[in-house]
Amino acid sequence: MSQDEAIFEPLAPLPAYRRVSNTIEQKILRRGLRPGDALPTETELARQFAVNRSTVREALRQLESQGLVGRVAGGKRLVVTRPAQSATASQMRHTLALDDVRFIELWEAMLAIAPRTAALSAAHAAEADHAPLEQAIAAVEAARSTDAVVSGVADFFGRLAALSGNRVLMLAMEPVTDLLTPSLRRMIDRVPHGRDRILIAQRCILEAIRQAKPGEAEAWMRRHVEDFRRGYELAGISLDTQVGAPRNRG
Amino acid sequence: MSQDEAIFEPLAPLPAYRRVSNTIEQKILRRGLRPGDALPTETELARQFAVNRSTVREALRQLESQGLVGRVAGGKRLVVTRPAQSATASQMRHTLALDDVRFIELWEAMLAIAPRTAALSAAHAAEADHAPLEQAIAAVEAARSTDAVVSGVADFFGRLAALSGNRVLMLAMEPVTDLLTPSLRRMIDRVPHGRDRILIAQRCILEAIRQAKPGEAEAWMRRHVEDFRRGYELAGISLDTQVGAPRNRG
DNA sequence: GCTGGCATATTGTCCGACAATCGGATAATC
DNA sequence: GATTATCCGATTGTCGGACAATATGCCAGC
Repeated sequence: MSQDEAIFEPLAPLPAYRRVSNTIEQKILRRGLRPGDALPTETELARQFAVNRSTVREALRQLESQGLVGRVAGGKRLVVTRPAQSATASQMRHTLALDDVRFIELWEAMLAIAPRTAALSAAHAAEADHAPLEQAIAAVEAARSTDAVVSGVADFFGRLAALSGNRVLMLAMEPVTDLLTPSLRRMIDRVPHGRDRILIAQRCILEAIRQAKPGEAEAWMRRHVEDFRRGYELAGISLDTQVGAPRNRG
Repeated sequence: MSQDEAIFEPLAPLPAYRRVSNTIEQKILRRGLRPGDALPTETELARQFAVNRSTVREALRQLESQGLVGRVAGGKRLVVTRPAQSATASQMRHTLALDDVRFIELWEAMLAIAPRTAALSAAHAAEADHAPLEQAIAAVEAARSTDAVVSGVADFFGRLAALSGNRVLMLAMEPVTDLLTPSLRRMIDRVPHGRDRILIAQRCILEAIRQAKPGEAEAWMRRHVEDFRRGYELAGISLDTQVGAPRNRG
């Protein structure tokens, strides 16, 4: 074991497209290029880096899928963008899904994150806008299909995270709620009063937030999340269920 | 507002490279291609999709930076890989850094995640291996430079997350500890007994985990995280500090 | 000032080419 | 027999050039 250890790093001259993308990436991360700035044209980049345009394009594709550059709706030129939370969250989803993450892991994470998020939202209650939360609850109330309920619930968590003003929790929450979606769907379909219980919890949480009572919001959210697990068990589904099932979206 | 609402989606035929990458991505996510499988050659892909090899290459670059494909060390052929946690965590770091996330947000996230992680680790204490944690603590103890202390502390959190067996928390923890690193460094440099307090907390947490006492582990970890914040305040640094400072690494 | 039309620049995609090198097979050496 | 050296085809990385479609910018016209 001690002899097999790698002594030398595998000296690997990165391919040009990777050096180009790294260089641009660094420029962006160090704020040399700011979100909104337009990148030079491909031809110009090729000239500056002294590589072929094809090489530049491969580098740009990398940055593109990292969300560091993108194009304004229907635009042609690439501009620097801050990686959309959604893009990063989507990548987190892929990682977790391909790792065959189990329901219980997601639920544990939810239990760790959501209550604090609710507490923070309540703490910011003064200057915050509760309308989004109300809308989400209303959507769940009015939903006529299971899918509508489910997406409403996911929305509730998302908006709550947004309300908390904490972008770390927001980012962490998104893939978790998203991956829990299929489980939630099955649960609601199988547990008769599932939706009602969810609605009650949501209203209580909202009320606690409105009254700026972080402790209560946290407690209600904890109960809410625990209730979700109970519903899942009621629906007779194992906690070890792998949630990485292929999703519909691309 | 009601009239300005978008009625039609901007019908946007995706560029071919995007369609190709989406197609392959779906194939991977639906387990049609499994980690370890080698992709067809670029020429073959070009033939199957009926597009040019350049187009295929652009698509592959996208998948590559998503971590869905990669190459075995020093290899030439691309193989399907599960996105490394580290790659995804790195992207999360970029997102958060470019969003100018503040210290307090990271700390809040840490406070939400770390205690649960510690509790879970304690719950798994029976079948688990504590050696990594001990090593991390030993590293902090033996550290001669601030950098060594800092990386030891980050390591402790990482190994704890691994011990918890929860990959969601593991994934969420990594970018948080990483972004907190510079703050931690400053704190240790300025607060005399910073390191000692950290060591005490770490030992208590480890002991609680060894004795399989989730509640104690959680409580100690909470104190530990709160202590970190106190240290930060002692060091006279604002909680609104933006931690997205450009890092050295590329 | 806004609209429409035109010239130009830029992107998306294709084709063909070639050097470097990886993978694998085969031969040579200890 | 196992390791090393040699060789060849396949594959990737990179290049150059080309062209259609269209976004962008400019200018005239109302």
